[in-house]
Amino acid sequence: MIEMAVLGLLKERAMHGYELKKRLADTLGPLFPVSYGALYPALKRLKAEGAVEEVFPKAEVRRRKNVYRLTAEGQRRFDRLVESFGEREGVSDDNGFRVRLAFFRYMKPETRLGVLERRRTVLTERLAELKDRLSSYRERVDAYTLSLMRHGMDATERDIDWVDDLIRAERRAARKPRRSRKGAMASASSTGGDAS
Amino acid sequence: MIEMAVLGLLKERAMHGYELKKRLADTLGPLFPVSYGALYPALKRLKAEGAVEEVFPKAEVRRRKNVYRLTAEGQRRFDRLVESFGEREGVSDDNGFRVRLAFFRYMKPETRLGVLERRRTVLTERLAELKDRLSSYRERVDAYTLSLMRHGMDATERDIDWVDDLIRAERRAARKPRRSRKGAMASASSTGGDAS
DNA sequence: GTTAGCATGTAAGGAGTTACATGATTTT
DNA sequence: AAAATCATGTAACTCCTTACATGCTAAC
Repeated sequence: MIEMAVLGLLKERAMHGYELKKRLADTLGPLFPVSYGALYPALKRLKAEGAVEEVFPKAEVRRRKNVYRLTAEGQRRFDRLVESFGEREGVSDDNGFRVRLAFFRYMKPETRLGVLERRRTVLTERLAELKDRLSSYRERVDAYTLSLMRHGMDATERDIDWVDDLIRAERRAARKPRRSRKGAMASASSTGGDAS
Repeated sequence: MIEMAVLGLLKERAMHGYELKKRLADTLGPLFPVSYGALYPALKRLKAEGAVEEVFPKAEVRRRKNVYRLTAEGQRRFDRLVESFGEREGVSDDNGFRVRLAFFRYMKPETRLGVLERRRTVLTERLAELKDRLSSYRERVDAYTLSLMRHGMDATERDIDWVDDLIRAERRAARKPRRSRKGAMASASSTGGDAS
């Protein structure tokens, strides 16, 4: 998860660890917080595996800053990670979806649609399960659990509506490609997106 | 987390591992899934630490079922875990709150209110941060990130409303104690709740 | 008789957190 | 000169997941 986030951020431009953490906090915010104890080892790993490489700013004083840039291998790795968004349930997928959405602009339109549809499937199944349980346990559970179930259902329904909106927007964009007004929906070829 | 859930379930009655997992899936559902690889070691640990003890059903054939019962130490431990619901942010607290809510009926009214109010504080801070970020990054982020932020805000606002409802209900119940109609809001002394 | 569900566990490993340790630079 | 913030890292630990391993019992 943290690897995908790091690679995604480095698609925009080369950065050093400290900067990555701040940008991560800015984009993902209170959802998916990242600590240095996770970030630096991840960078080290990615470098050892050739997904990122260090870049030394020309003649800059460089006060002990390790700036990393995405390699071609890193680009591929990002794509692989993004695609690995499965159908299996779990709260972990909630974060996975959010992180992917934050980097949607670097994905191919088909990839985006795929992610959205798999997300929709997961949410629909979750809703069905919650509904089932609500109707079979209604009499047996206390008011608190009931409220928890109801709220969970409501929240899931709203999530589905939201995803549906995103899917509709994606389909509209696919029909009339619209030449990137303000860059908002600018589509970037997944491996070649160099938006520096 | 899993420890609190196990102890909470055992407050109702003695159970064995397999049963605990099913009941857990029934109550918490797709939120907070539990695997055997987490459950059995947890039971072992709790037993070693004296929070639960094995109970051997009288003369029953007992086809290799390890039934556990909560001890007095386990009761105390549950209370301690419940109270340890802090103000610090993080997605992890989301699960923590849900699990606690599922066992609200075993808590003292003051404990319930405390948990609800700390939850409210966390959510309010999260909302404020999301709002801040939305207003300062509105121009710089793409449509996807914007949508993510907006939906996050919406969801958080609804969560706050929900918690407010729970707080109001709690306050109402505190004013007129209402003699547990149907047992829905039955208040149990936190250490002595033996609802078997 | 064989598939499905009941029942318990372990080993290896993944993905983080917390706390510690260090030092440079900028702001007040 | 002190405080804040920039900047990097490690070690130990927590908590859980996945995959494996085993065997019993009920239903079809």
